[in-house]
Amino acid sequence: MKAAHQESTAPQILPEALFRALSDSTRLRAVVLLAREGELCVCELTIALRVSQPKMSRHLAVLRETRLVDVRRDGVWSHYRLAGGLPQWAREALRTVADGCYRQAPFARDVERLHRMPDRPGGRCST
Amino acid sequence: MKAAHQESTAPQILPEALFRALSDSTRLRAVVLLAREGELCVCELTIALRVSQPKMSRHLAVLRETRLVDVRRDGVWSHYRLAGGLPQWAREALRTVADGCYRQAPFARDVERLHRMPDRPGGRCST
DNA sequence: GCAATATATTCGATTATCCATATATATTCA
DNA sequence: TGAATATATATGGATAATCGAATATATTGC
Repeated sequence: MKAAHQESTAPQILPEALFRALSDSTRLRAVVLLAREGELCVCELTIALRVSQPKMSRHLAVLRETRLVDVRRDGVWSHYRLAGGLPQWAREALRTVADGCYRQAPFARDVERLHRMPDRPGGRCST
Repeated sequence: MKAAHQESTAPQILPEALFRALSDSTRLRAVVLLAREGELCVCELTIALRVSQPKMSRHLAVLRETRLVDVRRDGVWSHYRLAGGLPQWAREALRTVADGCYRQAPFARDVERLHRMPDRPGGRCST
């Protein structure tokens, strides 16, 4: 009997799709930041990465389509996190890269900007 | 004092360059095959991946430029292997992906074709 | 010295990707 | 109900990447 989220039968990400999705700087930074910070909304990612909102949204769409991230919608708010159903090799590869690179540019600055952000929705949604 | 191969000061691969290099199917398959098989020459990779020689050569050039692979030249023969000086996060990420995916298409078939190849130069160069 | 072999490179055409800008959609609040 | 807010989508243009075919280069063997 399958779990409600159907991890076992959902189309699994292929390695080529994973590498293709992360070949873009904006998407890679978003994924590394999510790996470090857990869950973030679009405006947090937009501020942290210093990109325009439509651009951020477009790249998140690619990450959704590639099944690298999951979305939790809360009214007008969309909260993103790394996908729960990733195969182990994908999860571990992302973890390895994120842990190995998050202290370096551009990732370190992304985290700085996130943590300096006033009025982070994250603070609100954990209420 | 630096080691002769200058691992500590050679320009290190960046995550974006790694993902970009492996976003192409041919290059990804080549790297996974090298991760499994150690060292291969151009014609072994060409046969295993069923791509034309100029195409294989062009993609290997990209992998060399990205410093993902090293070349050992022996007369007219060029033997490729995964780069020795990769940062740990890159080495581990590649290992994780290769170990996690080598049994699946298209990687499994690439290994089969390699192992079925008659007159493998590899047999000769280990002499 | 030339043919054979292995490999690398070039080039024009094609395909893919990214972008800024504009706009659409959904939700919430006064 | 309309304004404000958060987010998603469309589009044409620009840029980047890939490809097959052709060709170049280097080495080896006869």
